[in-house]
Amino acid sequence: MSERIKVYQQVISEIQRLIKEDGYLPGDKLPSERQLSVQLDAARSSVREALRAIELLGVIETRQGEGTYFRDYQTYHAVELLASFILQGSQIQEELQQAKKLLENHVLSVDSLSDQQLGQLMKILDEPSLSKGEKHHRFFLVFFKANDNQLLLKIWRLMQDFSENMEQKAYPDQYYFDILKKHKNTIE
Amino acid sequence: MSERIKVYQQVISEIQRLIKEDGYLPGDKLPSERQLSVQLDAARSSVREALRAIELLGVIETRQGEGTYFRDYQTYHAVELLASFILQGSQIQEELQQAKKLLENHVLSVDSLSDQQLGQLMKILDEPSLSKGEKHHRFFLVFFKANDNQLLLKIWRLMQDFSENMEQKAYPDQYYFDILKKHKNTIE
DNA sequence: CCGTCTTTATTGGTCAGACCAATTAACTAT
DNA sequence: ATAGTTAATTGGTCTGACCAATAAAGACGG
Repeated sequence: MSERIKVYQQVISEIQRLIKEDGYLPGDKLPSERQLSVQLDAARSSVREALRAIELLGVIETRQGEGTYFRDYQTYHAVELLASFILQGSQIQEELQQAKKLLENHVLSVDSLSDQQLGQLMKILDEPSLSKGEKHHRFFLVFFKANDNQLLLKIWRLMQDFSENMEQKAYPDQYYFDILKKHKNTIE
Repeated sequence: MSERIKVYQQVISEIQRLIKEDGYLPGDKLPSERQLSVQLDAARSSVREALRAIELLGVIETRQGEGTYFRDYQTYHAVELLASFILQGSQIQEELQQAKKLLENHVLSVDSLSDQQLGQLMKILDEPSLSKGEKHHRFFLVFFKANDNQLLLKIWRLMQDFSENMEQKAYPDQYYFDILKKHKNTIE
């Protein structure tokens, strides 16, 4: 009846706790698999199941002969994978777009941009080699950095990765130019 | 130099292909671990590493004695996981509060609440046994459900959980009553 | 003393097999 | 035909072994 808790799940929790309480930072090395198996009183195979799972998530990185390292965000592999399983056009996609837009609209309302940041924006829009998706990404990346909230940035990036793997309706170019114009006015 | 491809990653690809090409539908049963290990020419432990990884993503579901089943993905299991790692990496309380408030303000702008939902809100505010934190949670839960975006709800809940472990400045009672009054007016 | 080469130890990657636990399928007796 | 029992299937976990890649330690020649 009750949910059986598998060892590898527990190990994941332990590692999570370990990262949290011992204050692991991106780049730090985790204990070896053998050491973890002793430390957590689980077979190495179970530890590995846990590590492989969160490696797929992109939380850690493991290199043979070296060890396992806590990893900072970059593109999560899992996202691409998941996107292939998720049915396109489902409600998930709509919810995702809504959530993503919510964050984007939020950072757009940043007080003011520096001249340098405005320059970045213009440069991005002028770059013909960039795909629509990449333009969108880089464009808003400037705003997210201006907004200076790492958490929102990370969440947005996650959503961005997801939505890149699904078909999304692109904005017309005018959309970006309007934003840019608005912020130019704010400065003068 | 070149990226070593681990067996468990290959197995994941194989399973992915299997699901795609053989037209597996949610609920269908996958081959057993032992069968897969023969079929894909990999040790059972490697197959398990792959299965555990995509199980964590929420793509499949495994029950002891029964088997492994392809699952209808709709629970945002992976998002939850990823978010939990992101959140715990971001130690900055202020960012968390800002992000949480962003979501809350968003759902507050829902078009209209039903009479029943308004009733729920009033009941929550009138309940003296609830702590400040619980009141806040339940109060906004009504709005999140009215807004009908499972993803936002999930993210908010995660933030809620994380911020509960930190001291958060509580809102005065008037805050909630003002919201309630506003939505009452909208109805009439 | 320094840098280089060799050897050793550590660490992940993979495999094989064993045994337990839960479920399912098959069988048997009533 | 049904209920109860037994056997087979399937996942869960553990142990130990061996390979591969890297890192650490030691030996050697300059």
